[in-house]
Amino acid sequence: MAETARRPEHRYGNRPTMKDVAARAGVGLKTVSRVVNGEAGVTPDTERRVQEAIESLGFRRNDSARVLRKGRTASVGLVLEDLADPFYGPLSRAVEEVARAHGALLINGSSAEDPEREQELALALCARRVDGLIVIPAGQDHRYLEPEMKAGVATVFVDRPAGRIDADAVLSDSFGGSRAGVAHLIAHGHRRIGFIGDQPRIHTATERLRGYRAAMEEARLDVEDSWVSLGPTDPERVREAVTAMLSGPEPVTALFAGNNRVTVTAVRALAGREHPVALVGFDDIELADLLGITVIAQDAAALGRTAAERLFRRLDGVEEPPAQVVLKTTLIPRGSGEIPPPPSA
Amino acid sequence: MAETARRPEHRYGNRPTMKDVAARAGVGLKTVSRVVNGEAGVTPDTERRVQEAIESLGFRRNDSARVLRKGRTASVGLVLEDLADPFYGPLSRAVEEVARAHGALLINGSSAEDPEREQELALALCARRVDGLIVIPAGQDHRYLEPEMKAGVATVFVDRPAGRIDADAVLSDSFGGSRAGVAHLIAHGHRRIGFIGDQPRIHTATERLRGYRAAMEEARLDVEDSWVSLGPTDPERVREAVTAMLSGPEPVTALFAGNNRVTVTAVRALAGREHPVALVGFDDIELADLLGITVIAQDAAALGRTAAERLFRRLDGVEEPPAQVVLKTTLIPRGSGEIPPPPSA
DNA sequence: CTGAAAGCGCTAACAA
DNA sequence: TTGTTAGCGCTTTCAG
Repeated sequence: MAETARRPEHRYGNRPTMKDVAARAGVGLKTVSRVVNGEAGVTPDTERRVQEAIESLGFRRNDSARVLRKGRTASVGLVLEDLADPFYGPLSRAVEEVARAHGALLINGSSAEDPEREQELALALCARRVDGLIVIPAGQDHRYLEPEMKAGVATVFVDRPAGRIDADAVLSDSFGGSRAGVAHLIAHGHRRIGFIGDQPRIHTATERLRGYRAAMEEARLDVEDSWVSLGPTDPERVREAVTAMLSGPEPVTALFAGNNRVTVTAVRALAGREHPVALVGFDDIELADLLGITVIAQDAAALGRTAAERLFRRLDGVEEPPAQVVLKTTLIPRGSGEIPPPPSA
Repeated sequence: MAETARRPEHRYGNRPTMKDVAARAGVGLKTVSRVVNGEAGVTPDTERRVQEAIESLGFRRNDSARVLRKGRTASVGLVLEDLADPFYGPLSRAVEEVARAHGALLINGSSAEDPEREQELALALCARRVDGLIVIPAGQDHRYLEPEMKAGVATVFVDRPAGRIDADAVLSDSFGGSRAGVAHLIAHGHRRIGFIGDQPRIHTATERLRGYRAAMEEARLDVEDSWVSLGPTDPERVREAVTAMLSGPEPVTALFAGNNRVTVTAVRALAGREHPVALVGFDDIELADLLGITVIAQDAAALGRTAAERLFRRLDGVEEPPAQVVLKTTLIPRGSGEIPPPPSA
């Protein structure tokens, strides 16, 4: 039986190794390594022989082995909430671009807003020895990452801060953005404004609610309990919240939507109504311009880029205390936020 | 100097290994391995001692080493065009879910519609020894993957077929979908219909154009050269194409948009016009329902899921000849496609 | 039930 | 310029 055929089945579908190439080219193992990695110190003639052997054998360097030896994987992990959410696509892409510029690959996974799954994913990535980790937290306690960070896994949190540990974070100004949005509605004459947001355990949800309350308070407006609804962002729940706030003797005249999922459903829910209801949403949405939806825009790509750049700066050995970077948001008036309250109100 | 401190710097930020755990627990290396992997044959007492050592040292198994030994990486690669495109988000997420169900992680990268970058990425993933590869081709020649596939990297193409090699592919019915869309416009009275699509080297672009031509021919309608425009899908180019087709003595009365990027720009370009122009777009878009945009919907998530399932079936050792799976598309009438031509036409 | 030894494919260090 | 040796941290094999 031939040498090659005797190899154990588990060997990556029996791919040739540097040893095989060396044998074929009649050179030493290290010479093959030199050629493969473009190191100096190989005669053109030797190099050619090695190259031929590589071609004919279909050799490709096994990076698993390389990684084991070098101690760096040239890959970063990204744990986000849902790759299918239009907010995370551009963010993810931006991280990828930065990673690529640094010669690293991106491994990413969705937590589906489940803290356990977030942890499972993040730790799996650590076990793979990613050089760095970018996390959009689903959970509120990240002490589980402390040993990993101490052991050298650079970690940056995005969109939401880490819970119970001190770590880098890149955030949008949820509080300020939402305060500005609500102030905008107030400036257009509204007094009864509803807030529909994500689950209260999500940092951005409570921050945006805080912004809402701040704007109301600054205008000396009381907030009734029935005007605030936090919870999952599935269409049913949001639709019910909208309906509830618009019913009764004293309905709200305007709505502030806490994120893109809420905005989309709110727009649909409001579409069929007799009297127009003012709306401002957090996050920009594709085609919102055509629908005239006023939004507080945040730059998802900038969020990802900033976080990734910070990560690679850490990987390059820059030592600074952990810091939070907060990116500004922009109010984009497009019509829905400028609808005045009905005269009767 | 202590043992630990003497370790070379490159060792993953000096993380403890099984050897360290073994020393600490006063057991053999293999016993640690058994505990870590939940293998049978360890006394509860020994197990407890090992667990304690693991905790106190903050040990986490190094999967790089494991992979090297086992020959399987439990990861799959996904090469797509642009993670930021709303079409690829759900596709990517679907692949991820299937991978997760099989205990695998997802490494993904964007080719930015550049064939060289596609190849570079795909081969980098092969070097990492991903168990399988899912590729949304940017290029038209995938012979470069042949050695990898022969060497055992299961590969499935999605959205577009592989070029010049025989391989599995999961596609949407671009031809049929676009033929149905154009036939729909014809049924609503249009005779002069424009087609704006992606670059001609992209398979789906030409297939959709073919569907357009087929529908026109079936209705015995001639197609003027100026009614067809293929090219990059950036807003400027598309906007110019729209303007051109709607100018002159005999403008088109309806447009068929070849993909979601084109549709979005076309809708914007048509928004300001005096006379409404009929429009059908390939791909559904968020909020298209509210804007009344008639589309040929394809199921991006199903595309990803189907491809990933096929991939894992191959990884499980199922041997079948490569096949193409074509998923049906759905015409969703919402108004824009049902606008009749102006009486003058 | 437990552990020692070999080796996965590569790179670093050192010889020749 | 080239080759040899010794690991990287783990799993496999096989012997206690």
